[in-house]
Amino acid sequence: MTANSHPHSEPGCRAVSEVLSRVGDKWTVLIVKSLQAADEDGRRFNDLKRDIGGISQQMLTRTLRSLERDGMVARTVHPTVPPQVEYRLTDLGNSLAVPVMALADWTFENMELIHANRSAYDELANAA
Amino acid sequence: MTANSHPHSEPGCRAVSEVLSRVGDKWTVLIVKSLQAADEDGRRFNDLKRDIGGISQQMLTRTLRSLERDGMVARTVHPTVPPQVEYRLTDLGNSLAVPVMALADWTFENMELIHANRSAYDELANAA
DNA sequence: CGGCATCCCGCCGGATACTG
DNA sequence: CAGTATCCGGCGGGATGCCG
Repeated sequence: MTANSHPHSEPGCRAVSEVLSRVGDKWTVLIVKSLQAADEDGRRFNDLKRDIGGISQQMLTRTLRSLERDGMVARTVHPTVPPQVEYRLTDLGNSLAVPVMALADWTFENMELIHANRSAYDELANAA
Repeated sequence: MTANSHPHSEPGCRAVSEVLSRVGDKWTVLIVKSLQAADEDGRRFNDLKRDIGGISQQMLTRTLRSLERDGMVARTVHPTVPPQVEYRLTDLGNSLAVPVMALADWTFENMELIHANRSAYDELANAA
């Protein structure tokens, strides 16, 4: 940790917030999870698209590019006809998956409670 | 866990993604961290605003409302003149803070690497 | 097959002004 | 002090079409 100050400093928290935005992006978790399941083999573009379901080509491309830029995902092009492109998680991507999945587990465990809280809150709002 | 299927199922992952969007929101982490520092005492609206810095009243209000709706934050109004409103994390909010801070630590540890990756990526893009 | 370019709409989020 | 209301620019993200 050679960066300035500690993880809970003001600027540090900003940076955390920024990366969390990437992780918290609508599609990132789904993509990371799909790539994690594929493991070493990697996964091709349209396989990824099918596996995730409901994502547009554009958003899949955009999100993969962002992840690639951050070094989370490796992109390998096989110059065949038709072209083949494989995506797989890098070591960095795999290490990210650990805390992300921990958060995912927390979410899953508390999901019902959260939804119940929302319902209760909305009901009170409607009563007024 | 009485919800359908396991944490890594398709619909489960969707739900996770949804809640991660709340957590990954631009301001949520900063707010949660500030409230966590205040602990039992809670924190008042403008104190929160000052402590975070750079957030507009509107977004502070909006984000606090969302967190309150999800049951992460408790809002207490003291009917004095001028009015006082205290915000503090609920048990749910505090339990969320655990995996979130783990993710924050990961981010902090890998921040330099990520930025280096971005620079390298952008440089290659410019070369073309 | 695996993209990139374009159009378009909705909401995120900032700035400002007003209220109890 | 702690909001709500309004305006508005920007971008997230879907649909479609074209290309190597």
